[in-house]
Amino acid sequence: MPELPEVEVVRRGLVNWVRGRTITTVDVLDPRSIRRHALGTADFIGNLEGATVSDVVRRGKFLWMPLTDNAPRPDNQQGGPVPDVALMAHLGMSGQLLMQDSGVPDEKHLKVRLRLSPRPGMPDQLRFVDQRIFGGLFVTALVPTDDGGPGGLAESPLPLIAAEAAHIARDPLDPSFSFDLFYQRLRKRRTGLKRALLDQGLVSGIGNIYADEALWRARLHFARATDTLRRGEAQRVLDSAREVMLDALAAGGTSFDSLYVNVNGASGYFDRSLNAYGRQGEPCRRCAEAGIHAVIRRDQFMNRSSHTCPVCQPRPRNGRW
DNA sequence: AACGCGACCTGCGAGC
DNA sequence: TGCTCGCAGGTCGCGT
Repeated sequence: MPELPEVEVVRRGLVNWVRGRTITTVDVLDPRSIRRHALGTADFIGNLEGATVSDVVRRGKFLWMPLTDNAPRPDNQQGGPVPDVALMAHLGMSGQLLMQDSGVPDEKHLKVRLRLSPRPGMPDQLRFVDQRIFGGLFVTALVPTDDGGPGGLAESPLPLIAAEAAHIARDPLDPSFSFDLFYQRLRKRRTGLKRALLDQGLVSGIGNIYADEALWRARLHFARATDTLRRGEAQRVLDSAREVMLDALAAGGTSFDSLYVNVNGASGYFDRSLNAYGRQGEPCRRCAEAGIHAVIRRDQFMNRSSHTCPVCQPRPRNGRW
């Protein structure tokens, strides 16, 4: 389940394989994977073929590749072509972006294949594989942003952002993330803390797993009302989210040089380091260290599950779900 | 305006 | 054995 660290692992892996290469041909094997491209398959392909990938950029869980048209533009003869569209990718639940040699058989859930201009020692296909089709690809405009560019760890940040990512807030790993802005907006909400953490418009990159882990680390309950949250508590949960994601990023970072830009989600991190998510019925490690027997519980919440320790994350009296 | 829920998907495991 | 059902989850669109 790719959340921010997994998407960043993909971005770092991908950029070295695709930057500067031209898309020669495109196969759309399942149009459902490009359903967010409103103008249809032919338009999608027409936008990509002949375009050159200039970078791989991320904000939150959105990933995009700014594209330059190889035809020279009269209005921009000095500085080289400036990208005004991008190939956008969201991995959803199960999406993968894989670099493959052309001889490798199609994956079972291969949805879109991009053939790239050949480069010695590099695979010449970028494949989008997705089992559950929550993710997808589409071409979108790059638009000016009023908050200083994508910021989210681009190799060469442009003052432009993919249109569909413009409503997404900066993520906790973004050097330009503003805690003051986050806290100010959080206090105006009248909802529960976890719901707010999952709202990509408030802070991006956090999904169900890291939300549970961040809340556990911060000793806060998911139903805590956002408009009662003290500054120190908000700081604690944000710092916790950042720590958890940096740990996961470090774990995934060991495979950056792999040919496979892997993103099964797992990245080796989940087996070892989860303290709350998926641990229902098992003892809370922090309480156990203090000699207290407490068992992680699982609650239904927002049509998914939330994992908490009833002892060190007590339910608030006037909580909001 | 802000909030909250249903729809979108497939594979897998549990239960009968 | 083979069926059904529940569950996993991110994002969008719509209703309130």
